[in-house]
Amino acid sequence: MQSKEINSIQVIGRAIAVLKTCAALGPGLSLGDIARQLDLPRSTVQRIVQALAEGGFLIASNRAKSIGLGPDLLALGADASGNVVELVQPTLKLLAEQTGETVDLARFNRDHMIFINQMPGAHRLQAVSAVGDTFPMHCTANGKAALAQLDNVSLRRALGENLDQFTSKTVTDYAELLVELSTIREQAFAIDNEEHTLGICAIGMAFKDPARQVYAISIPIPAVRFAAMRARCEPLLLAAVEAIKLKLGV
Amino acid sequence: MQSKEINSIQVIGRAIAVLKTCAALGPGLSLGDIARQLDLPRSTVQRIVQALAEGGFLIASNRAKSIGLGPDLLALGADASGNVVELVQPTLKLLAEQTGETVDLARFNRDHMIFINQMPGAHRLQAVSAVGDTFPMHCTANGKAALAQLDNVSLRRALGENLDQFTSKTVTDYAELLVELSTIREQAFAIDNEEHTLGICAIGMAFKDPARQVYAISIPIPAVRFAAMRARCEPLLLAAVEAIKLKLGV
DNA sequence: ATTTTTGTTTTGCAATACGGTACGATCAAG
DNA sequence: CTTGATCGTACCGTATTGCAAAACAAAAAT
Repeated sequence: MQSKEINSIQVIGRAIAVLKTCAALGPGLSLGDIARQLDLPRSTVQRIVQALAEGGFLIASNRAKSIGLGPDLLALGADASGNVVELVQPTLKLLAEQTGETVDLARFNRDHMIFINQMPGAHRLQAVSAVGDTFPMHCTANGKAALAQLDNVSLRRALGENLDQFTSKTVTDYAELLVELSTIREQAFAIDNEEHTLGICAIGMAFKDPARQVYAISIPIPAVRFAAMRARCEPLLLAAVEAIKLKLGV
Repeated sequence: MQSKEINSIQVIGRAIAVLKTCAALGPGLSLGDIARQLDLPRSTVQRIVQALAEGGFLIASNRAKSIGLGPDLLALGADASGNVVELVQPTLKLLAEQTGETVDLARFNRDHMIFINQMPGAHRLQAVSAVGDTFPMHCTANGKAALAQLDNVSLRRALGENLDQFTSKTVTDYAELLVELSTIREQAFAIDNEEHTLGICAIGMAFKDPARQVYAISIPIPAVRFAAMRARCEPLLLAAVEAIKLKLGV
């Protein structure tokens, strides 16, 4: 996880390691857990945890083994992230107008995509998804675009044990999917060819915010007119994502 | 901002102060800025900043005066927050079914509310709002409920110079609004009595997530049946918010 | 051209963080 | 109930480690 322990200030390097450990192993761990993980004496960890807790970066309930990230730490990140929806909104709207199709915005979350915004297009025939709905990674344009952005550890966790079959066209072979992901990385676009729902195709692109959260935009298109629409949508989608990256400062 | 400088580990206390300062004053500040703000020698701040930068908690571009929060720090908070939409979703749906009305979820952001989710009710006559839309604070149920949760500094910033008039019933007097906020704090509910849109009333409640971000649920109801619905909605809304707080662990 | 900033490095000093050791509480297994 | 492991907390002598003044070049601001 942490590459090199070399840090100009020892305590701070250790404190950061403690925080990252708490984030990685989730809340509810003990001094011993952290000490073991970082290979540090317990008493040392104790002092650091106490100091971090005084600053609000950790919460250490004195009578349990539940150490977790503190509100002050979480509050720092919340300002910067979270307003992605708002920043992306106008671009999304423009894209929906340009293409005439519905445009979806989703965020990657551990092992699935969650829809966080949607701009209905001119032909509003399908309402296959709504805000708050979650979708699988391996058979959606959103999901595959996001997968292509992940490191190997996150990727493995996101895909899980095996790939469920949704339609006859769903890719359920691990190796085959990995090949597809590498082509997605090359050409930036991810395609869903009726892999999640028969009759519905989609084209998707992903991007990261400053907090390294992965988001994806997708344009679902009925299969009957997908071939015609794809060429027209790709450059528009590409331009939209570039505009978003500019706004996010990444 | 920081209450007491007493910290069991000096450097960590100072490091946390540096981070909080960076968050408060926004990105793009210099060593001198931070040193002045915290009343520390510049060289001391320099070492701390460097150490934090090595850990990815700050970004310090060597040839500018732009020090800002680093991606690793932002990433920590992102996991914990952000999934509020997902956690709240089922409760929102239940509430929409119970009341038969549309239910909205919004997040407070500096000086406005942004809609992040919506569950349509049984009578789907109005579509006054969509996900991503933003609304003012002082004349919506959502907004007023959120205002009641803020400290004085944030409150002042959220309300700005003066209160725009949206309808004939909009409260534009600062003092009058403050009185209303204190009653909202007592009875937990915020009411919008056609203050934003004539013909539309609403009832709202707010809550905070672990990162202290403020969210609000509101139920907009046509004015003609508001009197009848209000008594029925209040306990359901109250129960919903209690359930949400439980899920969020606050 | 001058003056105030910017970020960076060095260095001697002692303050400061370190970690072995120890103590009550709590919980699980025997 | 006893045992043993682990929990969080506290003490305290040692020297490691962080501290801040001073000096640095470079870039803005005057």
